Amino acid sequence: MSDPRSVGMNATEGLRERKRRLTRARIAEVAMELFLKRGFDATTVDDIAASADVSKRSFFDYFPTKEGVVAAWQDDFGTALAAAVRARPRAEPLARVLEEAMTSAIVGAAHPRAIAIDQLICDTPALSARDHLKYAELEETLGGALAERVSGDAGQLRAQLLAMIAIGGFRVGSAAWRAQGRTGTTEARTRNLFGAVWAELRGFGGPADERDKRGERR
Amino acid sequence: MSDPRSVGMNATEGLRERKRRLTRARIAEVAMELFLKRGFDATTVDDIAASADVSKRSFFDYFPTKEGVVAAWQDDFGTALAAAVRARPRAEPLARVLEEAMTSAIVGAAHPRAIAIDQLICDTPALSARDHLKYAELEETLGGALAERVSGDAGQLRAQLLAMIAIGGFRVGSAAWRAQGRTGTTEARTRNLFGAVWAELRGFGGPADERDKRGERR
DNA sequence: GATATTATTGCACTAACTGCAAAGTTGCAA
DNA sequence: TTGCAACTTTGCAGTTAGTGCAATAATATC
Repeated sequence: MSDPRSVGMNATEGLRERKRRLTRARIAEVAMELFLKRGFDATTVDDIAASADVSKRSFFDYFPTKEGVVAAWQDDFGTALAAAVRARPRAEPLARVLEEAMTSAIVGAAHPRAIAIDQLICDTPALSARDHLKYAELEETLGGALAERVSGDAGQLRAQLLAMIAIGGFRVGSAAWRAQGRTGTTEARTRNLFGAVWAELRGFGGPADERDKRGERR
Repeated sequence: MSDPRSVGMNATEGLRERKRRLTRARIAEVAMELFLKRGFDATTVDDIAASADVSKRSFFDYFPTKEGVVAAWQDDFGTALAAAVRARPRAEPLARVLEEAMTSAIVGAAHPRAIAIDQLICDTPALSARDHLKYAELEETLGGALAERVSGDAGQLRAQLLAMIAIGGFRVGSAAWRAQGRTGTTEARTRNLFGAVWAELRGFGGPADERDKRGERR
């Protein structure tokens, strides 16, 4: 489902909607082909429009920007993640909820072109910038889902911090994985990462205790 | 120092360098005035160039993009932060290094227009996007400085995770402060909120013990 | 004061993106 | 079927950010 080419159809869908969906999918498909073949910057919107048999003006009716086409390939991850959070038992500790939801969402989101797209984004400054926005949106979505499980101002802050840590951890972990040549399974890598993150957070408690014992400030 | 208008001068600086610095400062100054008065999008590079008495072409000799002018007002924060990290004793625990370095860098970076600029960034999608890039760069800078203090692959990951947590905490804390109407002076509020964020982060270390006791995993 | 270096500018160009109005499609009801 | 309303697609003209280049002006150096 995290694929703009998915041309889902239901009974109540008229010709109009179907055509629109197909056109959008076609544009996304040919755009990605061109991006991967020639590079993002070397591909103009005119090229894409011509290849997809629509006018340049129509391209902008389907996607807000050229970067938007790439973003569309990652679009459903956020909603999948939020859904995974909402599917966890109500009483579960937040940290556990996070780890399980992230793992299942990440595993579920894997699709064949993911690595090529990831590489494209890394190779293209404009897309890297866009990608950071995407992470921020993801963080907000996740924070919202976590916030439903807590109450009060402190709870809200907690939810947002946890979302920040989870998404940031995912990002840092992805970078490390990339740097290592993208080895290992997605799931193992995710579990591993969370282990490191939780350990690190526990480290924040450590020094504070030591300071207390030594009579230092705070 | 975190101000493109700062026209620092030294003995070995010729007329050329001085003029260049002044021109850059002038552009940054009038650009910010226009942005704050009319908004970022409603201000064209032509407007800025005309107001600063340079050609549009020269504008792009001083700043890479229109957003770049705004970024210049935050430019020194990263280097100040890295310097603050390097100034801490070698043996100090990383979490402590972070807390001290972040606090001193944030307090040191406060300048009069900071709030207006922050507001401008929030109000302008293009600048928000740029801002996220800025955070990512900051994270990298900080991660690099922390990495000098550790060794091995695990250490590198630790450094990056800590940088992510610190910068992310700063970002989330800033957002919370903003949401509360930015009450109090920048300095007092910064110390205060940062305290809250660190406390919350330390709190995430606590539940690990509870889980152990209750026989939950990890 | 001659010459090398660097700064500034104008000009022409590309490419993303927008608004608008005209022309083509589809949906629906009589 | 026909006719009308709603929506889609398109072309066109325009704005703006950003770049490359070559001419010109200002500064540094000897």
